[in-house]
Amino acid sequence: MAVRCILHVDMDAFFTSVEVLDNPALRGQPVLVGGHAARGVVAAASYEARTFGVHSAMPMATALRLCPQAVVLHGRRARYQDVSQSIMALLGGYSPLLEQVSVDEAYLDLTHWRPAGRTTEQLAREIQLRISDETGLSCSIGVATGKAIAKMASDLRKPHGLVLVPPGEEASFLAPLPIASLRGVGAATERKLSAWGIATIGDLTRLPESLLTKRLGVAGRELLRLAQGHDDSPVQPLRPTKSIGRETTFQFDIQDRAQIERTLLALADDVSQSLRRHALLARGVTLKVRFDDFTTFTRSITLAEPVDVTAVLYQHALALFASARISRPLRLLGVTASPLLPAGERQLSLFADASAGKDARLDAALDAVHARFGDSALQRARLVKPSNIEGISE
DNA sequence: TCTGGGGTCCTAGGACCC
DNA sequence: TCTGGGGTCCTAGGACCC
Repeated sequence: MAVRCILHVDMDAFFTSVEVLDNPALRGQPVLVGGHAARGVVAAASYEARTFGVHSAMPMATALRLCPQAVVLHGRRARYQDVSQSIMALLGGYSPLLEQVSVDEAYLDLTHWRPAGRTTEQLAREIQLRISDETGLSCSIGVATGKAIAKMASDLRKPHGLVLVPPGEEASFLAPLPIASLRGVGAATERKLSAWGIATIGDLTRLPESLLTKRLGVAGRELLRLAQGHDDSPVQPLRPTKSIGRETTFQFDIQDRAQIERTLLALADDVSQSLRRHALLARGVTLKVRFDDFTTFTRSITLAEPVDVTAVLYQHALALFASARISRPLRLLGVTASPLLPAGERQLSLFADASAGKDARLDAALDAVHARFGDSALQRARLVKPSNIEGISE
């Protein structure tokens, strides 16, 4: 079997870099993209902001304490998506084995797609140069025989880094790195491992497998294999969507029944629209609730008939909420559809229900208006807040 | 410091069927 | 009347990733 050649391409501070690109006055300044100062977190921080100790996933309030002069932007999803598409199109020119893992990150399998007479390093440099020329953005690239190690390599010399791990040198490359940088080791596992005196990936390889599987289960064996340099999960260009969900954290905890219902309808509507856009049906609905002390629970139900109808998803979300008998203020509400199946497999009996047919026709009409005139052109009356009707000032 | 929103995967118990 | 063992589905929760 050929030695695998996997690239991990990771855009540097993607969201903030796009913002600087579109507004050069921001260049050189600490820029944050993220949520509201009260309850939001940092989605991306420019390298200038990072020198103050700010990093992504940090609460925005903490970030602003560390770096009060930061420019805070709330992000433009659609714009990032556009830029992402042109980058992915460029990468797709190098190999059909392209796996996009997020808006700013992808794996490229060049094992059987490397032009003769060119080294992997030359190709990686060319990719960096072309992305920079065509989008004005920089990226870091890691190259290894597997995805996880390529990813760890790309993280090592950001921004604009290129790190190649030669075949056979995986274990020695990994050994000195901190255990938390091993893919699959999150906060919980790091706590356990450091309690056992494990600080680096090399330390982990000195533990007997039986001990790791006993304490961490299958995950322990996988971590050990990866730490030893075995990394063979395939690059998968087409991965079917398993779930579609929407959730929202309230600025202030809420308890008002009408507001809860309006929120559930809006979430169910968003999820349903996404299902219809992707020609998918939900076989189940999950409600997610979080309280002010951050305790979180979910309630889910499997549906007799798979659906993509807003009114049906909403009714199930509402019923799940009622079944939970909640009497405390809420911090968060979420609605998720899963598992999913292609709409082509819809059962004919769905149309037996006259009211479901009517709801589906309403959805179709709204979808058509949204497609032509944008999402704000027409809204369900129940989603329009009284304040939006009275105060046209906005 | 006080924790977003989009996901994936795994585990474990109980129900149910054979 | 009391009992096994395997398989699958459903539900809830947790860890992890970006």
